[in-house]
Amino acid sequence: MPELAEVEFYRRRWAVGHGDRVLAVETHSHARIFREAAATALQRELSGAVLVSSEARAKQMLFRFRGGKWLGVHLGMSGELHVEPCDYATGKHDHFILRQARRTLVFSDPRMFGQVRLHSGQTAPNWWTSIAPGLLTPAFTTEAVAGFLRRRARTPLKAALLMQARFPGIGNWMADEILWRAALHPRRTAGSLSAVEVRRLHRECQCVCTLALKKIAGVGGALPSDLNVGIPKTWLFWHRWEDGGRCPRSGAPLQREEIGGRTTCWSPARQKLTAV
DNA sequence: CCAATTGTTATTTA
DNA sequence: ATAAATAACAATTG
Repeated sequence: MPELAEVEFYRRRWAVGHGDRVLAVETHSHARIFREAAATALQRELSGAVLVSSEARAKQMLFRFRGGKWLGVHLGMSGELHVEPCDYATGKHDHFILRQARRTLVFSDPRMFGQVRLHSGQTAPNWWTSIAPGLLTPAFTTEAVAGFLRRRARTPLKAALLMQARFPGIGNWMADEILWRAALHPRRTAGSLSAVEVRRLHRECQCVCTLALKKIAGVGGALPSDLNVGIPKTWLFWHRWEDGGRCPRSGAPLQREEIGGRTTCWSPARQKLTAV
């Protein structure tokens, strides 16, 4: 599931464990999620370590432990972070568990596309610092977007928005939400946009990120009880999977097709193939 | 049984 | 050589 804002939501859940020591680490070991970080190394390095702080960037999270230990988490397609009571009994898809005195931090992931990694050192690891600058940083300029689209001139916009090198954290539904708000057809090629349309796309990228972080992750306020409860019904989000779904702005029927390898939903009434 | 799923990466094709 | 398309990864659900 998790894209930018959902990742921040899950990070904030685990953040209740900041300042507390990890008493034990449990790993369900043949899980793919441990690809390069051996489960035994995670147990050895994180047992007894104090969780200090954490950060989310794009679709990844980094948890910092006292003594120069870093835990990287990528939730893949179906990963989730939970907080459970101390006596929590592990479930079938719970692959990685940190036991603290007052709670249990759980990583579960049925499809195991997620990833857990470990790093030791005084500074954050390369795989973290090399994540492309976020859509809400000063580096994400209209010019940067324009240049990227020019180099990918024949790519459909939908596929371009899924490229993490320029749009880190954007996934399937956020890409659709952005294009819908920007009134751009997902099949428009990246090179076909006018300067005005590029500006519109850039603005809606930032809008959707800001709003999603606020509504989903509760940034600037309290952490919502559940994922998605804060998403307004006026977003495409709630209508994209409904059969016979209608555009929340125009009431016109929505369309669904595979574009850029992913099921894509748009409102033909406001997103035209020709430039507007 | 077939198709679907909010992600990433290696491989193939153009 | 580069970029776009496709397959693969795994598990579950309708």
